[in-house]
Amino acid sequence: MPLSSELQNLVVHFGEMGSRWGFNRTVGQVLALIVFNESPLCADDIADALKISRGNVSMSIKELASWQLIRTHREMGDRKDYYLANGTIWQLGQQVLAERKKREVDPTMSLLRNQMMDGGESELSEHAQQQIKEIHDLLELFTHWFD
Amino acid sequence: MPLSSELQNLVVHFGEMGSRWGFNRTVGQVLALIVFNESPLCADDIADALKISRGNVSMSIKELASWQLIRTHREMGDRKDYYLANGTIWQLGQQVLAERKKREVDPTMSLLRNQMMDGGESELSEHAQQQIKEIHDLLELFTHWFD
DNA sequence: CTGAAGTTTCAGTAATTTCTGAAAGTTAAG
DNA sequence: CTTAACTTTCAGAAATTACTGAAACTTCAG
Repeated sequence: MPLSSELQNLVVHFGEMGSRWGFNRTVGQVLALIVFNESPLCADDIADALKISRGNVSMSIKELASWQLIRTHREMGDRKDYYLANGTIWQLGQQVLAERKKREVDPTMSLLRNQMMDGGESELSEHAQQQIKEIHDLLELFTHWFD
Repeated sequence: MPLSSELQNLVVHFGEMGSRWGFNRTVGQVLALIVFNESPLCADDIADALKISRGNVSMSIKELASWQLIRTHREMGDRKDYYLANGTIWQLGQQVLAERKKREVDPTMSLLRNQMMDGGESELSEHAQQQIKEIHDLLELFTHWFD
């Protein structure tokens, strides 16, 4: 079953955006497909609709699951896994932000905190130490917003 | 002149984070170098410190300039360009957010708005149309936060 | 236990992104 | 205008990332 041209459009767009949002093109497309389909889709539906290999679907599903953006639904008497969005758009958005914070902010926060602990021991210039403190405070501010 | 091991550490870390923050490894390293150096650096300083080609420095500088994260300083009687951070850490952070919003949010907003305009004409399911509206509203909320 | 229906893994390949270095371009002093 | 000092560009090479498809694995009905 080919996608309607409007859905096609959305899926392609989410694919292009995918890489900017922290995953890759295919993962973005799979997510769009799942989010815009009310009824859950199985792996073959996805491979078929996006014309990608079964293995790639499996990888993409795994990635989306690790972001907690989708979940699995099983029908009685059917061995297939069906995938659907794990919550409302609002919840998915929150999830994406939380995951990105974890990947983009937390490691740096942790490094900078360690660096600041060394304090006087540091061979860094006053200016560098000041910049470190400011970056740290800025990231901390973000962290508080998210919560 | 080799970097102190502490600075080295920071630079390498910012390089790794670079790709998660929307630029690439080298661009991240160049940014770190510039931000942590109080005095402006010339292209050769950078190529030398990071052990990368002169061409790559030029590209990276161009990229950072397009994000408005650095600016050029010229000394009288010296033909070299010297680069330094374009403002405080706070300002750089704002700049990064603004640029990312432009790249990550605006194109999608625009697509979804068009999609919503079609309204009744749409061949999309009710559910899909509802999801579109919710994503749109969520992104609009972000936009309002930034301002 | 066996086989059918499904999923996951992963080695190799394809596609994409980044980097180099040489050539072309720019600027300004003489 | 010429030359030296510097910057930018860009084609090809290198590195990285993503994808395929076949094999291995899992699950369950009979």
